[in-house]
Amino acid sequence: MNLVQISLMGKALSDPNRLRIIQLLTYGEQCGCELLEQMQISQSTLSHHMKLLEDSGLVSSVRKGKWSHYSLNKDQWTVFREYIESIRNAGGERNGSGCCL
Amino acid sequence: MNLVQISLMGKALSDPNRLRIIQLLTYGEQCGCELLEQMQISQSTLSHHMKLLEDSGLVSSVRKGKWSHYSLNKDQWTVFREYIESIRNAGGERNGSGCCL
DNA sequence: CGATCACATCGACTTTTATCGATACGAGGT
DNA sequence: ACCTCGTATCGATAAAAGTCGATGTGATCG
Repeated sequence: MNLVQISLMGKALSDPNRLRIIQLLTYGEQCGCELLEQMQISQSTLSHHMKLLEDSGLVSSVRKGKWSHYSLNKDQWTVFREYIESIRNAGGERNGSGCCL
Repeated sequence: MNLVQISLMGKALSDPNRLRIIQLLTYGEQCGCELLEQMQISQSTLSHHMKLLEDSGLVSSVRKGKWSHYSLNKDQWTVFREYIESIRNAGGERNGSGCCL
């Protein structure tokens, strides 16, 4: 798996405002204006966050008329979960490596 | 679950160098000097990254004599996986929300 | 067509991050 | 006691990120 792609997903989750947006999207698809109402940030800031979220692939959008509708991209969340799972399963827990003799 | 804690884990995964370190740790516990040999960064930079990784809880360390031994903290990876899973299971996929009438 | 609405982009500013070399610290070995 | 080695911290710098208001763009509606 491409580390840069993973790092984009990590970046998407590295800001509390974006985590809040993600949480709002768990209630279902929403347009920007709805998200904006529920956040204490300016419209341009929201737009900037949405772009980062889309770059990560974790959120996708469709334009319907003058509204952009955002939703979670389940496939990408699966990719991310599998990465986490692969690391988690790799052991790595304390095993007394004989380093630095 | 605390969003700030999640954001720290996201931040930990938001840099390719840190992802590389994590990958190295999947082979088992390693000390700083071993990690350093395998990375193209200075010792002070490595120390900085290790601090961020520890802050996230995803990596823990023990001091053994003059060496710091780093390893993945499986429990915290489980916490993170559960967060990812909870988002992923929340639906959110395109469902034609009747926004903005 | 002209006004309005939703959204993106621009320019500016501040804060945070990544990085380095130099220095400090602490444990071990001689 | 001194020197060395592994690591942490400091100070500096450059790049990136978060934020805003203002402006641009495209679609919709009078």
